[in-house]
Amino acid sequence: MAAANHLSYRPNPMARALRTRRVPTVAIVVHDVADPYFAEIVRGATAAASARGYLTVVCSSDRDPMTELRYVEMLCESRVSGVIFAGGGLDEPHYRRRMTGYARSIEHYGGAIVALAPRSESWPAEVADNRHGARLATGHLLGLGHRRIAMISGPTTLRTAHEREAGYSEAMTGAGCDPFVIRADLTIVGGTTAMAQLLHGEAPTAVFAASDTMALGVLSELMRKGIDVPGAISVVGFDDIPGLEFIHPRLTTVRVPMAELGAAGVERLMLLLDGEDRSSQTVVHQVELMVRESTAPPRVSASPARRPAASARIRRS
Amino acid sequence: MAAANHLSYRPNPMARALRTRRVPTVAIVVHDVADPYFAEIVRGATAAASARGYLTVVCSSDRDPMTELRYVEMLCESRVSGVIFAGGGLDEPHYRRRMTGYARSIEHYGGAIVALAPRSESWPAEVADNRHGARLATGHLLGLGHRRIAMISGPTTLRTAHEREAGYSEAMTGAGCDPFVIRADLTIVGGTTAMAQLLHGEAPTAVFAASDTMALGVLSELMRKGIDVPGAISVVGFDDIPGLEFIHPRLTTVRVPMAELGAAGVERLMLLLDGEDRSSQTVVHQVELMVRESTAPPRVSASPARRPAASARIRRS
DNA sequence: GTGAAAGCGCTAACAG
DNA sequence: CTGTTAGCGCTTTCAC
Repeated sequence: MAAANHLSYRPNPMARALRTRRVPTVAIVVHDVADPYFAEIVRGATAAASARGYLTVVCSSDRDPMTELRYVEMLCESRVSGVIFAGGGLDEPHYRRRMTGYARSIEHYGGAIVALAPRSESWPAEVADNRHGARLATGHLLGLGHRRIAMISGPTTLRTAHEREAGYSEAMTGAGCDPFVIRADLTIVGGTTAMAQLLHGEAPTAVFAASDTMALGVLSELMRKGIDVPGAISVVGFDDIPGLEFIHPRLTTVRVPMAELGAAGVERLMLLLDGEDRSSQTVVHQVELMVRESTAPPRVSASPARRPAASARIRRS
Repeated sequence: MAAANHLSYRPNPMARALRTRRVPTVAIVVHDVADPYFAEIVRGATAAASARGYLTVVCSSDRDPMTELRYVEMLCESRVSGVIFAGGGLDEPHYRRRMTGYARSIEHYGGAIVALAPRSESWPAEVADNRHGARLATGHLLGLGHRRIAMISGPTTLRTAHEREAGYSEAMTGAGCDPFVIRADLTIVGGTTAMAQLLHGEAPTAVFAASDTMALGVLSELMRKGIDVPGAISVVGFDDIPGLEFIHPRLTTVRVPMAELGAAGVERLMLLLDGEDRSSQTVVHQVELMVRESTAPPRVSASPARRPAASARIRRS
């Protein structure tokens, strides 16, 4: 021992990996590392992993399911200890078949899997309370007196989008309003085009975007058209990505603890690897409404007939 | 072979790694994955690496040199094929000593190192033409008629900041103007506080920020104070991070090919590993001025005495 | 309890 | 040029 210490001996991780059939590496697969939402999750995950002596491999599919599948195949072959899926999966037969195949093989060699978004595969998961968050956001708008609230949701194939839509619809119908949902991909451009589309018809007095990234696009489009936010239209986002305090108007949104989610994913993986957690249970992380400057009561002229009722509701609370 | 094919045999990467003393993994160490600049580089690098069958480990030091050093130690021990340093290093004895020690040990086991920013260590590098970019940005402002142009630079310990400062100073003195530099860390908050500081004295008519991230902070502070951009003050950034088209006013900046830099870093690593490149040469990637909406000629009232000279210069060119 | 030995799956070196 | 073998450095098992 003295000699080992003296020579500053370090076990060779490759030999150890060969023997134990497991490398001290976790992988995290995201839709796009350059999206602040995923970047933040990655930050949390890498920090937690390194604290445990694990390295983190990042795989950015750039929203292409085939790329994602190729990555997962590589991960399988290199026998990483665990893989964390930060984004949702596809509800598409071919994708699901291949994915469950890989998952089986990962499980087979003793690796673990954790999801950070609701997925059709029944994997252990650490997710944000999307439904409640959407209810909070919509409720906030409703409470302000809005009734024509449109939602810009994500692709139908994404369960996260489903959940957020469900929360929105619940709140809307609960208040006697008609839900109105249009869909876009979860990018800035998705947000701008969706907003442009919304503006073509009878414009809503408030817009709820399923992600901050899209809300940024919405804000940009509104700014470009010279429409005042929140004067003419209120906007709410989701996620609370970093840097939001610095854009104008400061975006009202629902805070998702992204870095915490990443870290929790790693912790969960460790538990799974130690065999201390054999459940495929989903643990839900709390979200919080962050009211900032992009929301205000609707203009009186916007829906004259309904104003009195709305005011009454506000006064009562 | 037929049998191997039939059984869909795959070589075991761990056994191979043990034997070849090298894992098919490259590492990229960044100051902050959640900073769009680094996120974009990571995107480029992971894509290029996966195309070659390599996985990419991401290490985010969160701007803490100690964390970075710890990561590099882990990387050494796990014998990754190569490590890419995306950000600059510290010019500090302790840091440099440890870093060169790790570098030596990486070289010793046959790994390669590439830098994506100018560093005091003489490693092979793929860098953007920072000096020229800064000259371009400053020249653009000068050409518009500005003379009181302040620069918000990065920490003195960062060579990238040095180079951008040098380009700025060159352009300024070349035009007979006095350079005026203040420093901040390369974050949004750094930008806001630096701008606030600038506003306390005799405000410049234009501000050149050493990074878009800081420029975002500058814009935010100006917006908050109700100062019109570019009407009262022009702002130029550096990097051209994604999403800039969607903030208002659209930021004039210098485009750095970030994803390309990341990919080039990986390619270079591969060359180094194949022994086809033993040079520690720096290859410079071209940058491009992106003129958008955050720059305009200075207000006539801003510097009345100097106006004629400035106009003369413009007319002449 | 301590100590020796087998073998993880590959590659490189060497013999035929 | 093809076929065989030693050994990378660890962990686990088994004998003492």
